[in-house]
Amino acid sequence: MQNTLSALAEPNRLQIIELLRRRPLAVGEIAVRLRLRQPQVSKHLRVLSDAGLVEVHPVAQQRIYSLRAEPYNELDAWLERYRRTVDERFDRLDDILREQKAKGEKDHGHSK
Amino acid sequence: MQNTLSALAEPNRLQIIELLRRRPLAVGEIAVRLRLRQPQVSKHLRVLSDAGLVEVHPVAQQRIYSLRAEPYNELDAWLERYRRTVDERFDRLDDILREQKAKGEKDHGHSK
DNA sequence: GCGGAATATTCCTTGACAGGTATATTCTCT
DNA sequence: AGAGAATATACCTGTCAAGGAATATTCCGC
Repeated sequence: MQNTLSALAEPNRLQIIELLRRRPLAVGEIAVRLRLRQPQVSKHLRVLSDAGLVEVHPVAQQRIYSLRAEPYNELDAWLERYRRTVDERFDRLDDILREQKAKGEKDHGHSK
Repeated sequence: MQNTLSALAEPNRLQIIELLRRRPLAVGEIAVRLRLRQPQVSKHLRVLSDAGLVEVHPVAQQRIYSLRAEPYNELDAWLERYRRTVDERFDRLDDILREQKAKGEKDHGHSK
């Protein structure tokens, strides 16, 4: 999860993912399309691969990279937890604020 | 999108988000619960705030931070695009690999 | 096995960013 | 106004990660 996020946080890596979303590609093609140098592409792919975001399929001297589904499901599950709570929190925000305000007054004795 | 991801990529910031998922909190409380120093918490909250992930509500000298829904919807929409394509790509992977292989043979003249 | 293509790895340098500490700011209460 | 709480900002420092260039590795066809 943490690895997934930090892997996607890098702009070029995110672009690589976007590219692979269209179709699997060899390293060289990625480099050309994104105007990156081959070594950096290989390094980024290494990170993405370690994070489980992509997988490799060797064809001759080429290595075809394609997306893996699992991490996206993971991310999806994580987001699911928010869809349920964010709205709820928002509704309760006023309560929380009032609560905080009340606590403050109590702590200061309210000087009766 | 990019900002959202890099904001979440930092471990402590992700923890802050997880904390706020349970309920809105003041800076000091976050610092105590995560065993972080107040200045660093403020800095992280700044980043999260700039990314639109959280919002502030002043109460006296306190600032109550809570989650914002929008970025999660954004992330959700982004993910949606993958749910549709990843499986499809996986199905077509074999085709792609064959295609690449064929192209390679063609380029080399196949020596008839 | 040799030459060349495609890719990975290594080493170096540099910039961004997170933590630490001190200080500034803002608000409340008396 | 002054003191003190809660938070934000500034400055410094160290670390880590990304880019650049060279080199190592792997694979194919001959």
